[in-house]
Amino acid sequence: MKPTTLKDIAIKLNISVTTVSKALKGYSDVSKTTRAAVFEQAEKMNYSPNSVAVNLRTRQTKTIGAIIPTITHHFFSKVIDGIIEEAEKNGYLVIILQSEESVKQEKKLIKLLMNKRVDGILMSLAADNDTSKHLKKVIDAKIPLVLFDKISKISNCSKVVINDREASYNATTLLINSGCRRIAHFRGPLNPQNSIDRYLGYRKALEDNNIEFDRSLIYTCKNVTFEEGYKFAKEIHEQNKDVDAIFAITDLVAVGAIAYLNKAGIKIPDEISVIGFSNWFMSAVISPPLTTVEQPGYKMGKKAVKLLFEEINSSNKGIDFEPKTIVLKTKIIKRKTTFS
Amino acid sequence: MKPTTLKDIAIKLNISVTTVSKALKGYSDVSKTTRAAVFEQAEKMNYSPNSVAVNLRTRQTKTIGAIIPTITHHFFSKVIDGIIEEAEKNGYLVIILQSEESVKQEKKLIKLLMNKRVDGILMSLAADNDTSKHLKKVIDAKIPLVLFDKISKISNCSKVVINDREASYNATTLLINSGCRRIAHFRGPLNPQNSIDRYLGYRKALEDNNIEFDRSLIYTCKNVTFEEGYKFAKEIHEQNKDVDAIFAITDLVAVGAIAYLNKAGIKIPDEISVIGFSNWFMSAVISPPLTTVEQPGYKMGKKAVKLLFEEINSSNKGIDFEPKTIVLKTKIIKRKTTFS
DNA sequence: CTGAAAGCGCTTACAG
DNA sequence: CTGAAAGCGCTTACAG
Repeated sequence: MKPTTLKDIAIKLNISVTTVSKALKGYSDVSKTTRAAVFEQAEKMNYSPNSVAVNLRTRQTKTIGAIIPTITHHFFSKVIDGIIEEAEKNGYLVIILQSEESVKQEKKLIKLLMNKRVDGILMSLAADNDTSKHLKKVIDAKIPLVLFDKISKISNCSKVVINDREASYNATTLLINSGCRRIAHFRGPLNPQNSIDRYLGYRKALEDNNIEFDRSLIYTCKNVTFEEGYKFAKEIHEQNKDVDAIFAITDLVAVGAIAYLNKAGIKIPDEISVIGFSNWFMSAVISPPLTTVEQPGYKMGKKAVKLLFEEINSSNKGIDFEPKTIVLKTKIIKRKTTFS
Repeated sequence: MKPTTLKDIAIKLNISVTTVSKALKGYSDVSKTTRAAVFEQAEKMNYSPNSVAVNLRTRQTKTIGAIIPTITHHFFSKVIDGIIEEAEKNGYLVIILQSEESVKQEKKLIKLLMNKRVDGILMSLAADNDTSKHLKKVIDAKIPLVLFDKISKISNCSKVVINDREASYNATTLLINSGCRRIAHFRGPLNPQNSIDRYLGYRKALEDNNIEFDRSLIYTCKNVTFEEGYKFAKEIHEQNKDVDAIFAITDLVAVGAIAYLNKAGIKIPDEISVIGFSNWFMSAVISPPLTTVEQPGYKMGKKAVKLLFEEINSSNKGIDFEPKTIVLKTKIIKRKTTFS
């Protein structure tokens, strides 16, 4: 009942394991007859090569690891979709792991992946990343590493990102151009780079349009949830702040805000405009449909894998690889929560 | 730059590889001094055990594979969340693969996983499954297999499901109890078991309430998409069918229907009630919020992994394992698209 | 308490 | 064209 091995085939055919191996791998120095016999026998015995043995011998596992905060966010599931597809196309399998937004967990997972001798690692960082020491360990161990979406600027590895600052600048500008002046920003936590960048893009847009920045219009999400969006919108309403627009760090938060505004009977966009970020699936189907920034998750996953393979291939050939950063284009999807 | 091996440590300490291995694994027949020296040296040399070698030797990879139709569906991402978490808790890593609803792809992926010598496989089947021959191969090879959600009834392996027929019966009954009589069913493709079961539950509910079954009220989704929901709702409206409720195979389809009804100015639930299935995240946030059947994805993932480990552990001990089927409870989440 | 030896299932440089 | 041998990095039964 144990799987057939090369040895089993060799014995059956009364030839050496070496020859069986070579025949199966299509080496030219095997006679046609032998090759045919081997293939026939392998088929008959249902031979399936033991990857573990191959991996040990070739020092490649043809497996990569991906660590993301959580798979249940639509954006990340799209990224993973892209990753799996691109990896598989290249004969690689992918192990998915979730950091649950914790660096501590991240460290543990990296260790697991390194023990597993994956050929490369893909990561989108946890929000509480205050260090990148654990990333340095990966880089120092010469394991190809590509960061995407939530990255650490100081780490010396390849990255795939969007221009968060620019995208956020454009989103805010759209609001301004449609007449909004008192624009609240529901920002993300203080650490993550993309949360910072989106905040900065927002401020820059204000500045370039001579709109005074008002700190009291900044709301900071700790967990970037629907509930927080709801809560902050409620606060704005109940405290009678003269806000005419909300720019949320992500669609989930924007949808929470919309839920409150709808409930409170506040007209969108007539009284308050709303713009989100990421273009989650639900954003197109809620009411009113949400104007948002399209963030190309699927493409980001594919690009990250491609970069990773570039690096893996270089290092296989012993060539030094110069880390690259790819910036993906975003665009605004205009729907019904803003005047366009 | 290559990772440290046991041999490296042994040489440094002038002892045998055997002893290093035993010390690291906490065997009792190693002196305290030696053990301490080994640990210190391992730490210093940044030793990380090579799982590939361990796997080859122990004939276990501590890795399982999961094949699902697609990760980007919220339900599946919840299942995967549960799978990864439960697996990790038990020291297992998981390789995720997508069948894209194709049996052909499924076969290919199974082969990959078998070559990889994963310790077990978790699957939710592609919609076009007309055969379970490829599953039989897995079972015959004695690789623990657990099917979930979309299963093949005839396969002799463990399963984790919900009672689709009953859940669907209850959903339809809710519609009937709230006064609906002309209930359209947007069903799934003809092959998948859960699509069949939901259809049968719908019919049974009609029958038990003496409502005549009308074939013209059955719409069959090929791909189970938003667009199909939208299209069928439109058809119903444009053909002036006297329909007072829609029961959709899944929330995505229901949301499509709602989108059309909203657009056409048809009042929900006053003119047409809508009920979905699965409780996708968006269902709570669309307008009106969708009444639906809660399908416990996260729990399903966890349970499937637990069952798989039961089987893996039995087979490690050489005990025969009798496949089990776990039926998870569902409940109806009443929101605003139905009268309750 | 320590270690030599065998072996997991492959691949590949080398000899013939 | 074929095959013996070494080796990838471990674990473990066995001997001392």
